[in-house]
Amino acid sequence: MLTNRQLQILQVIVDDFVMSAQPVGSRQISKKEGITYSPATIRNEMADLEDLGFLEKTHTSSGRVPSEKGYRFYVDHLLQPQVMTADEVSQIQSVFKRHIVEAEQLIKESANILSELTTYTTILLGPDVKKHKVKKFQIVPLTEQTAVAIIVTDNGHVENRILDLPPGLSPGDIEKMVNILNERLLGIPLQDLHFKLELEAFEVLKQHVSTADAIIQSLLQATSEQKEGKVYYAGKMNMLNQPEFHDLNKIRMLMELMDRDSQIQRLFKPFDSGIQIRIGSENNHLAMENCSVITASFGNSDEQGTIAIIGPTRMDYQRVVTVIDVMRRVLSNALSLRQ
Amino acid sequence: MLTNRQLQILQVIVDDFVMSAQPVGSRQISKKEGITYSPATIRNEMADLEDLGFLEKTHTSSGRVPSEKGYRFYVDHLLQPQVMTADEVSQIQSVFKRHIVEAEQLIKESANILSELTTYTTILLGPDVKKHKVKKFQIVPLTEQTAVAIIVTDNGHVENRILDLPPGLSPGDIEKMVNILNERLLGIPLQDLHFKLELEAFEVLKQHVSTADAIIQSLLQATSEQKEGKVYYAGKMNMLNQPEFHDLNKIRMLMELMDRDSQIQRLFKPFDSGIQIRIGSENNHLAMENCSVITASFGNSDEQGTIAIIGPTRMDYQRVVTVIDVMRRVLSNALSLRQ
DNA sequence: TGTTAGCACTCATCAACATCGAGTGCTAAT
DNA sequence: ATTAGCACTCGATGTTGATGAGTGCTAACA
Repeated sequence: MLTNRQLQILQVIVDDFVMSAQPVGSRQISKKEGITYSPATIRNEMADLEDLGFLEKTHTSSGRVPSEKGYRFYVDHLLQPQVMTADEVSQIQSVFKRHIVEAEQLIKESANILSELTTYTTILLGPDVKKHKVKKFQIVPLTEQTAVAIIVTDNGHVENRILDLPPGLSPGDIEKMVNILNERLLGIPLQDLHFKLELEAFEVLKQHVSTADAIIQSLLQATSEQKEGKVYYAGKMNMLNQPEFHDLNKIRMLMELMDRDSQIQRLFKPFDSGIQIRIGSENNHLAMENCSVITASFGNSDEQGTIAIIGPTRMDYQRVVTVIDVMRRVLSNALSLRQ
Repeated sequence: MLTNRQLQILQVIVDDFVMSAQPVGSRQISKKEGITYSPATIRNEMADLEDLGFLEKTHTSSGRVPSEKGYRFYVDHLLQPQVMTADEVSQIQSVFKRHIVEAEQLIKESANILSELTTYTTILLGPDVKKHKVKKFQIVPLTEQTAVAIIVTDNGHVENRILDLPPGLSPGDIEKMVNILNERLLGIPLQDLHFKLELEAFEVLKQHVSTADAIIQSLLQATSEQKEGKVYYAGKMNMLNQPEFHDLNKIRMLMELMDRDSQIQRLFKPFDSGIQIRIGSENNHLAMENCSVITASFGNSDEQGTIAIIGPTRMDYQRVVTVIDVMRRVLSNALSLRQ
């Protein structure tokens, strides 16, 4: 168990290092407000904290730097809720005042604000499309051979795909088909669409429309790719401003990771809906060795998205946690009002 | 006017520097195949070429490097059409064999292939949406207060926007409205939609639907933002591999430029439909001082997009011109087949 | 017994300096 | 007109020494 003094010193070291990115020395600490001990005392405590694994030295005679364990402890026990300035709160709210109806636009803007407010990189995973339910199905013929299939979901999301039309399909056939499908598919979540189509609608259609076979094949193919929720980035380049990323190789690895959307989903989805912090190696990814990720969910049980903020392990955890929490509330609120 | 020998030397210098990124010395040149003169002779010629402004030195006793004027001359007079390997051609064609129907998907994949093939950054400006014509207009009510307006264009593109519904609008009213609008708007290019809606449909609608006023306002607002064609990037991070961009500041400027989509349109739209090369300062942009951009158009007069490849001024012009030309043809072809 | 002053020691950083070699320009010989 | 030869330039690399921020340890102190 750590003594009060050790706690205090650990806190000061993390706070100082987060700001300065420089190893923190005993003299520096002794000059901080609230510190009444001499540098020598602090040195002794620091040696103990290092033995316990909370601190590290970059070389024998350097100041101390928090270790991953140090950050973890700080995050778990020393984080103090911060208060946001009125300015910042109003900056966040400004997006939502402009009465934006498009969820997509809303989320994009939120990501931008988060990255501005934190100076880190923001990733916003949009609500999972798969849970939305079919509201309306439509086929619009374009040419003799092609048509667009459109699915509108209950939250106003529109999916569309171009289809090949089998030869000899009359407009009447299409209309009949659309009617049948609308009847059958209303309220079906997108994730079950493929299954439902295959199992049920197929049979019914064959009874009514002669050439249904080919077009159903097209539809099945179109619905087979399960789309994940969209991924929005903001402030990717903020990483470049962090001194720990002056190394091109690290940058490259990170950017390559982010360019692979598919991995992102897995990597940044939180375990539960609270605010979660993963520090350095806890991310289980080489490119993120020196990164921490703070995630939180927003939305309701129906429609849930994820906010993730990525920064160096030397990240201003307090601030990010505060900001992300405000944003999560505001976003959830805005999204449910739209319903 | 340059002598043959000067031409040959300039060519060798550009070719060598493009590969190695190192200043080229006289001894190095003399060892090249086809060079029969001694280093001393070459040194004399190089001094002349430098006086003429085609070459530069990085310091008094360094080898030579092509100047912007040197690249310009090379591009204008020394570029020799290259032949692509069968492998590369088939790599390009592989995308189109997979019978992709979505124009968007097609363009994305093309961008990826281009950046892989060239190791530079590719920007693809999608065909301008504004010219597409309305094929079908639809309103799908979501809740009491909101609905989605959907416009399908003749090329299968789907635009959608969420609308506020005025209170007391009956389903019948909506249907009436949709019918009228479909009649009136069919074949109208998106760019004229706002105007047409304002001028004509407005009047007609008021006669038939009592509460048209509010909803038309919503529609007008939705159509007022003229969307530019979409911008696709690929291989953004390829820039990091170029030695001239080991400087973080340059990277940052470039990335910030690319993040501002709006500027991109202006910056990379070609003057005419041929292949165009802009070298360094010819781009008129600080962030692109050390970059060259090669652009080409694809598509037909109806539906025209732009391919742009960005690399360092020390770019393999021959190769890029060849690759971009093949891709432009193949893409144009594929897009017109889909019609 | 916990705290602190004092001191020897370590090590990154930086400037000064020497060395090396690739490359040049010029001159004189071919 | 070409080229061999040579002095010269300058970036890159390595060495050395001084500086200073920081440590650990010991001994004195409250």
